[in-house]
Amino acid sequence: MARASTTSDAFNAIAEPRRREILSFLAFDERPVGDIVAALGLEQPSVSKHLRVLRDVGLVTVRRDGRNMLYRTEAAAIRPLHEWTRTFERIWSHQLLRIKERAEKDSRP
Amino acid sequence: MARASTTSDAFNAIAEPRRREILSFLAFDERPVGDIVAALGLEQPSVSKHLRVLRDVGLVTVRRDGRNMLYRTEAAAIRPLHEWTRTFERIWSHQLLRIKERAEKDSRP
DNA sequence: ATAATACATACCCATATGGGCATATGTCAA
DNA sequence: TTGACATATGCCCATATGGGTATGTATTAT
Repeated sequence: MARASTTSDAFNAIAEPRRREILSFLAFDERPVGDIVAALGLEQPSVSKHLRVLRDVGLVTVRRDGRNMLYRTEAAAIRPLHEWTRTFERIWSHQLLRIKERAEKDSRP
Repeated sequence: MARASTTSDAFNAIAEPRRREILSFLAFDERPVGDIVAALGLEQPSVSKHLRVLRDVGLVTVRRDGRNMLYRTEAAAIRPLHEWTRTFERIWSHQLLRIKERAEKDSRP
């Protein structure tokens, strides 16, 4: 029952380094699969499978252009991830502040 | 060769819903394992294993207090994740703007 | 219609891993 | 020291999944 809630979601999708590379590669422009294959140095089927995962969670969109399938990162889908990590922002600011304060106190004999 | 680069990193660690729950639970205060077990409704060994993963990537820290092990979320370790998602922020803002513009143009006959 | 190009899927193998159970380890109480 | 309590690990099983190879499908070119 590995990875129980493998409710393939965005968090799971970006856990794969290759998929993060793909998202970055497709962030600014739509590109055909072939370009991604060339960029990642992976076999085409592997790339297609990663794209499938990213598509299923809405992290990329596709449109056909003749024989090519043009993929593009759907940046907005990354927003929830950004929001989740952001909930810890206030906390780490506070923690870093405490560390700083302690350092100053320690340096003051 | 599943999950090839299972170089257990923070991205991989937060892919598990339970681990995200743990991070949220431990965000503000340190807590003993028993509390986490009660909160998540998982078996103690499972919780310990999740904590182990989180510890290995530095997302939580521990300190012993008698028979208890007090865990706490190391919020700063989440920062890299926040930064990564942030790189897409400008892009999604731009994309949302374009969607808005199109909507306005379409409503204008 | 036929061939070639560009992808997507199916299938197989190997591995990573989550959950449960049993057990080892560490710490405090009597 | 013995026993109880709090965790951590070891072990087993089942499953999810990544990569590769072969093959199916769609679209353009001839």
